[in-house]
Amino acid sequence: MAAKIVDVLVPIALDQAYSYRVPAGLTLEAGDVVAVPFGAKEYAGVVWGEGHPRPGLHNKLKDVIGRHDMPPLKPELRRFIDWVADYTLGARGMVLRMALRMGELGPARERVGVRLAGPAPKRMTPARARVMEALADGLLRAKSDAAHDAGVSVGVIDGLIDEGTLETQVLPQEPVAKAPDPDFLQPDLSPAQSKAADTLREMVTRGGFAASLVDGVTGSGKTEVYFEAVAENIRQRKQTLILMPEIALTAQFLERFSARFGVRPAEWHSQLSPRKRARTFAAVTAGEVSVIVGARSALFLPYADLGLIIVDEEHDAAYKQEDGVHYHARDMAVVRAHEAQIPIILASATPSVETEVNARRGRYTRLHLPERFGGQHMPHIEAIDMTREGPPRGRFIAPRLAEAVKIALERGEQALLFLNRRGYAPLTLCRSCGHRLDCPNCDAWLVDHRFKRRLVCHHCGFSKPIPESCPKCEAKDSFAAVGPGVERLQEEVAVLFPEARTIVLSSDLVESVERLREELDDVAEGRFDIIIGTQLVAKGHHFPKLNLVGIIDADLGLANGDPRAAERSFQLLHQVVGRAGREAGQGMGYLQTHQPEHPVMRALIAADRDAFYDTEIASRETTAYPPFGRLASLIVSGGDKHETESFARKVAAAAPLDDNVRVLGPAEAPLAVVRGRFRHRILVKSPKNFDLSHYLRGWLQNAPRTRGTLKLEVDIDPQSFL
DNA sequence: AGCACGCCGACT
DNA sequence: GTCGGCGTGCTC
Repeated sequence: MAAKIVDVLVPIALDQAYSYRVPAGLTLEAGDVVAVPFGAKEYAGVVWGEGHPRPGLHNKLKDVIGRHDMPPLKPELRRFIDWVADYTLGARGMVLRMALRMGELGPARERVGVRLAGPAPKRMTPARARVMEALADGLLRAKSDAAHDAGVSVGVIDGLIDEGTLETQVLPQEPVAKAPDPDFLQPDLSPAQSKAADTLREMVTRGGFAASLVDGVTGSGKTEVYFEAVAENIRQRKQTLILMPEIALTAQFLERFSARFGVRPAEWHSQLSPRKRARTFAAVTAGEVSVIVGARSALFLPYADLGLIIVDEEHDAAYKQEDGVHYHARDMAVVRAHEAQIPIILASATPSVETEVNARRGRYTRLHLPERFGGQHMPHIEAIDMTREGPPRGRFIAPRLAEAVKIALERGEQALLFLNRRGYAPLTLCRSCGHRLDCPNCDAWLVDHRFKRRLVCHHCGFSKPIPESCPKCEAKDSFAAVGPGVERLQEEVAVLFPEARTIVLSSDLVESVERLREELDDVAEGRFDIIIGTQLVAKGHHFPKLNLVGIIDADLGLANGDPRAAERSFQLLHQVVGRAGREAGQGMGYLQTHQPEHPVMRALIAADRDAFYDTEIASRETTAYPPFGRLASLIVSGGDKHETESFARKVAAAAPLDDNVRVLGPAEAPLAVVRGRFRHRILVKSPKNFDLSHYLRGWLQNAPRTRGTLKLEVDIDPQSFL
C-alpha cells in the first residue's frame, strides 16, 4: 500500500474511520496498529485502508504518530469487525475496541531471582543458615520461592543480598500458559465418543469452514470428545479458542483440561488483572498461547493463527451481550469461523432451537452421544400435579416430593430442591391495607431477603431494611410474604427434615468465587444432605452423591410472554434434573407443576428431547419467529414518561414502508420502569432472508434524533424480552 | 467514547 | 461576579 494518507479506525464510539498523513520514513499497511492523535487524546487505532479524505479536509489532516510494535490485525479479523458492526448496527470503533482490549502495555514488573554467589555472611544466624542450605545447589530461584523453601521471611533474603552472599538476577517472564501436550493422556473413549472424535479430528485436519454440533446429555462426555479436536489442532500448531458462558465458574473444566493436556489453558475474561490481561493479549497476538478458554469477549482477540473455535454450552443465554454492542457470541463465533475459514464446534445437551434447526437441515454436522458415560442412566422424571396433590397453603413442597426426599436421606443420598428465585419471598404485602412493597425506581416488587434483613429490587439493586410497619397504613406486624424464594424453602425444609444438613446456594449469598468453589466442593464431598438452590446449581459442578432433584416450581419460567420461554425452561429444567444420579445409581426427578400436559413437561417426563424440539420448531415456523424469521427490538428509554412515550411513537412512525417488515408497537416494555427510566419497545419482524440490519439503518437515519435523557437502543436477534 | 464549549443556577 | 451542573456537538 505505502500510501501517503491512511484511514484509521479508532476504538471509540464512532462508525467512521479517519484519515491521517503518514510521516516520511513510516510505511504502513492495512491492519497495522498505530498511535494517532484524536481530539485532545492519543489512541491506538488500526489502519483500515488507504485514505480517502474529503477534498476540503486535506490541509486539516494530522500525522500518524507511529506504529505499535505488534502484529497487524489480519484481514479476516478486520472483515469480521466490519461484519459485526454492520449486522448489529453498532459503531465499528466499538467493535474494534473489543479486539484491542490490550490493557496498558506498560513495562513488565520485573521478578527478581536470587542465587548463592558470594561468601557466607559475617554474622551467621539460624535463618541465614537455612537459606544457605536451601540454595546450596546454586540455582536461580524467585525471591519468594527462596524464602518459602528456606522457611524464612523475604527480609532474611534481602539481608543476604546486602551482604553479598546472594546475587540477584532478573527472572525471565513466566509464560502466560505453558504449551499443552496433545498426547499427555490417552483418553478412554466409548465407541460413540471415538466415532465423534474421529469426525472432529478429520474436520480439523482438513481445515476450512465446517460447523458441527456435539450433542449429548450431561455426563455423556462431550468435553472429552471435543478435547480430541483440540489435541489435533495443537498438533497442527494452530490456536484454539474455547468459549464458555461464564468463565468464573469453570474450575472443574480447567482441571479436566490439565488432566488431558498436562497444563492449564490461558484464560480470558473481564476479571483478569490489567497486567495479566496485557500479557495474555500480547501472547495471543504473538501466537505464544496455544489454547485459550474465554468468555464471549475472547472472540474478538487478534489471534496469530486461530485454527478452531469451540462454543461450549452453546444454548446458554449468557452468550448474548445486552449492553454496548448487542451481539450473540455463539452466532458471531460461527461468522468468525467462516471469515477465517476454520472449523467450529458447538456443544450442548440442549441445543438452542436455532442450532437444532441447523443440525436437522444438515448445515451443521450432528455428532450425537446417545448415552451417559460408564453406563449411567438418565434420571427417571415424574410430574407432581400441583392442582391435585399440592402441599397445604403456605407450603411449597408436595407430600410426594417430601416422601422422596425422606427416602433419599435414609439412604444417605443427597437431594437438590431447585427454585429459581432468590430471597425469601418475591412479594410482600400488607394484610390490613393490601399495599405491596415496591421499588421506588422500577416497576417491580421488592424481594424480601431475610438472611440480609433487607428488601431488595432485583432490577436496580435498590435495597432498604424491612420496615417495622406498613408505609401506607402504618399497621404493625401486618406484612405477609407471598410466594416462595429459596430462603423460605429452607425454612420449610428445616421443619420437614430437622436432622438434615442443608445449604442454600444462591448468587446473592455468594461472597466470592473462591468461597462458592469451597461450598460446591463441600456439597460434592457429601457434607450436606439437602441443597436448596437457584440456577446457580444448574451447571458446572458435578455432585456424585446427588440422586434426587425436586423442581419446586417448574412453571416459573413459562409465565411471561417471552417467545423463548418454552426453550429456556426446557433447557434449564433438563439441565437441573440431569444432575441427579450420575454416579449413585438411578436418579429421580420430580417436577412440581400446574400444567403437566405442557409440551415442556411432557418432553421432560418422557425423556423425549426430540418431542420438545418438534413442537417448538413447529410453533416457531407457524409464527415466523427465529430461526424462521428475523427479529429486532428497538428500546426507547428516558427519564420522563410522556416524553419517552411520544418519542417512541415518533420513532415507530418513521419506519419505512416495506411489505416484508412488520413493526409492532411501541408498547410499554414488560418492565416498564427500570432505574427510574421509562421504557418502550418496538418489535420488528421480517422474513429470514431479508437484510434487516440494512432496513434498520435506513429507518434510524430518518428517525428523530434523541436528545436529553432519551436513548434509543437497537437489539438485533433479541434474546430477552423484558 | 472523551472532551470542549456553552448556557443556566447558587455560592465564596 | 465565578464555579460547576450537564446538554450539545465534534473529533481526520
